[in-house]
Amino acid sequence: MTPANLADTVLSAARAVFETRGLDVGALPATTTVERPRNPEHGDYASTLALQLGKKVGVAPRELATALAEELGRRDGVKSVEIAGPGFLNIRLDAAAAGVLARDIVLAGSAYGRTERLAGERVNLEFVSANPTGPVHIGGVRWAAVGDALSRVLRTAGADVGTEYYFNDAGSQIDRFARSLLAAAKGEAAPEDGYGGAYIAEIAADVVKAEPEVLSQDPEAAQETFRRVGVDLMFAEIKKSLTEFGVHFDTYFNEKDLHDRGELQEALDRLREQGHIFESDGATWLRTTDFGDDKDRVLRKSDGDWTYFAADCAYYLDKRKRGFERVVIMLGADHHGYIGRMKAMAACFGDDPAKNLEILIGQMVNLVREGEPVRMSKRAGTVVTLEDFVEALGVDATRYALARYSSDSPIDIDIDLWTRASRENPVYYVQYVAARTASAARQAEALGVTRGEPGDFRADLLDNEKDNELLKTLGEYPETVAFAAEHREPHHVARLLEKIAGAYHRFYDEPACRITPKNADDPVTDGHRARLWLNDATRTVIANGLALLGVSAPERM
RNA sequence: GCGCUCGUAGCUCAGCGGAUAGAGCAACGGACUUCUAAUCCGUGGGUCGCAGGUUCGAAUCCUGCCGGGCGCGCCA
Repeated sequence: MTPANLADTVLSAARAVFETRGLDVGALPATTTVERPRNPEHGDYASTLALQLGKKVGVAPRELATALAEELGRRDGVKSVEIAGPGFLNIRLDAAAAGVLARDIVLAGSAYGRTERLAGERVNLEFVSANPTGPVHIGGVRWAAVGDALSRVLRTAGADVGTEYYFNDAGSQIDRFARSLLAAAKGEAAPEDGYGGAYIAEIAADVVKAEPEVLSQDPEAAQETFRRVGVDLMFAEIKKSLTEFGVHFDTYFNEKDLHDRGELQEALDRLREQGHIFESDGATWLRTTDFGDDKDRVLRKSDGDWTYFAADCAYYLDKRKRGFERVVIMLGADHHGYIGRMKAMAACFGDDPAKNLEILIGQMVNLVREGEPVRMSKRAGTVVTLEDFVEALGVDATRYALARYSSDSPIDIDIDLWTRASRENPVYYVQYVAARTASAARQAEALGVTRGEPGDFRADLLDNEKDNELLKTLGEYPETVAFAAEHREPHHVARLLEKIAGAYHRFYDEPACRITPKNADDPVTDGHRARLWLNDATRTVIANGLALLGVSAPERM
């Protein structure tokens, strides 16, 4: 019995109680959940349904709880129901009912954890979105890890997700990049407002290699060559490092396309139809203050040029036209000032800014060595890059370290901690469970312990406290993934994996919970076989969870 | 000044409407002829920044204040 099954059972028991007592069945919620009490004395699961409904239907919560407890206690798999406090229902399950979860998980395999919670939702997830003027740096790295994990979490919860990387290879930043390349190729110092760092010289040299005649072109043509070829090389490098990091995007969207297709004008027209456009000082403005922004925003400057914000509007409209009703944009903390205007812009289009546009803000990340933030990159000069991260920690530890914290928290990633092979390092702690379950399974195979047919599985033998704790923790997985998806917070998945890891290690250390006989000549029992199911179920959940985070689940360590 | 965000154990952080607030680290003490000790067990440690409010119930939601970070261009 999964927590979701139990919750359904609680709800159906409540319906039965309501019917026999003539209470308003309409007051019942469509779904309910059970939670795991902190205090083990409070049973395996607790329901607060009586508490929530008592007032609604005019029955004392305690009285309602009593009737509910009696009805629920008659259901299959429910061992006991106690009433506590103002009307909590503390539920205990039969060992057999709890234990079948191990088999269910193994049989579900990689599908365990999937739900329909977000079924039918089309979500566009935009993250990283760095312009091709340099390597992906520290803020982008956080979003690469968190955004990619979130996309997988959303899909697992049933959403239809498109991931997207937005870039611009035409603006003034790119001109600075091109001038910097040209200067580097000529052996001159970087321009005043240009880009520094060794990578500029590397890219410049690569451009010269690809276009040997470039330096004999006139300066304007040369700069254009450096721009065109340099952007290609830089972007290829960004994609390569993201690919090595395990991150790929469904769509790489170039701002230029918005201009070429006239989408900025289209967005302006649309906003004008909605009545939020005005002209002032020769410029064209969007009256975002109608929807809570601090000030109105210019879309088209008095010199006729479009603003960056105008492109943002067009891009948003483009995503909406592609059928995404949830546009999610992940930005660094330094961009949080955009939230107001972006939300207002969505409202100006006639959308619901609370539903159609979500802006997630990621706080700062520091890579720390010996207590001091690492500030400089070998290649990029002033910033720490994705390569620096991977070089220092490896892909698994980098992804896990970044995905295990709430994006709201500024974090310091300590190189020494995250490369340590011990309990202190969460990624090793979790990965060790993957290795340990695999090792235990190999050992079982060598000693002739097999799970046997699903029908022969003896769930009732998983009656040790450690079995029960591990089962309950594994049972939390689908709800945790769904919760993480709804809240756009993949770190909950990592935290649950750590909890599962703890429960597994304690199970493993319990002499009563052995998967194989202690001595080679001892007989193999149904208990060993039942625990092999539980061992394999754990491996399944750990592997599924790590896959959501883009981290490997090694068979051996 | 306005806005966003954070404030939970000595440190790094979970918990975000449920019961006596948790984990790791750090301190101290235990368990290896191992189904991998890369593990486990135990002990101590807290006015959940402060003050009100909503609620049967608040670390969690609302308001105000205090403190830290960040942002407030016809830049991109």
